[in-house]
Amino acid sequence: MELDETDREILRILQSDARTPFSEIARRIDMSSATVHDRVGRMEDAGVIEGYHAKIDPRSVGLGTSAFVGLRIEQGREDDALDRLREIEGVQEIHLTTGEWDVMLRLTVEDTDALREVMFEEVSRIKGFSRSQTMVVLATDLEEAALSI
Amino acid sequence: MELDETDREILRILQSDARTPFSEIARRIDMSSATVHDRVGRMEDAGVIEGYHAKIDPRSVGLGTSAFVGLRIEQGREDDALDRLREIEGVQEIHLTTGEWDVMLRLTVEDTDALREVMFEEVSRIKGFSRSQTMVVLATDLEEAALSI
DNA sequence: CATGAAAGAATGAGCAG
DNA sequence: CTGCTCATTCTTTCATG
Repeated sequence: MELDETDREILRILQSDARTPFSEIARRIDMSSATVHDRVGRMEDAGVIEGYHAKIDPRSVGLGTSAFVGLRIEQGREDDALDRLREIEGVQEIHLTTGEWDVMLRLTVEDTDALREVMFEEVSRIKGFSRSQTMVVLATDLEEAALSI
Repeated sequence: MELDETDREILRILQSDARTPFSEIARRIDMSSATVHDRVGRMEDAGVIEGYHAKIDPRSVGLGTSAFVGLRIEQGREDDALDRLREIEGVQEIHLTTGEWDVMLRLTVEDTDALREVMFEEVSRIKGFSRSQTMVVLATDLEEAALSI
């Protein structure tokens, strides 16, 4: 889908506050709210807008510990191993990467004890990984939700 | 702030669709929309809800390449180096971690050429980093926006 | 936590350039 | 083809019990 500057402006607004009323967006971009409605609908249908999500402070809901986990995967076992990773609670992201690791996980769990449990009782038990490294997040200095559109 | 089961239910709904009308949330949790309004307001004020963001497909806006970058930082140079990282366009996340790397970046850029440019023209020029490794994301198998509340 | 009322917003049809 | 107007319905918001 082709996006013009008006679409991009709408995306910027919805990225920074997804609950902005269409009428308010319309005011800011100087168009009618019906037009905003149309354009947003088209971008949703085209998959440009994948969804709208509240960002919750993890600590407030008892998820105070986060980590990156690099994994080396044995040839031929990729699919099954990934399927099993996907089912582990706390596994927030799974990326396939070049470089030192084949798979990079992002974990979000209660505390370091829960992290140990996920790693030793769940991840380590999956066949197909030959090596792993856990990088515990000590602090997050920047976490920008918005893309530079 | 103390969250009860009703608050958590509201959070789950807003995590999965931040544009769900309060009136609809009210129907689902069997309370009045005024109560939902109150509770959401209190969670916003308390910082439990940090914001509402549209999730945009990066490819649709020409940001097709993503990478993790591990960095080793020299003692005493932390603050200045982080300040300069924060200003680089394409740096989406900055985490301080234990393990092989002191800093883990998440980059989102146009293509591999833009990635090379960010790494060689921007990141590499910052004093204070002794070593780096770039892990290009080949595919993202799972990217769960919602926490398991 | 609910009710009720006023203001505001979403939504879709039909129309104009 | 794109955006607007207009009318209906639904939602937000807040004062009050």
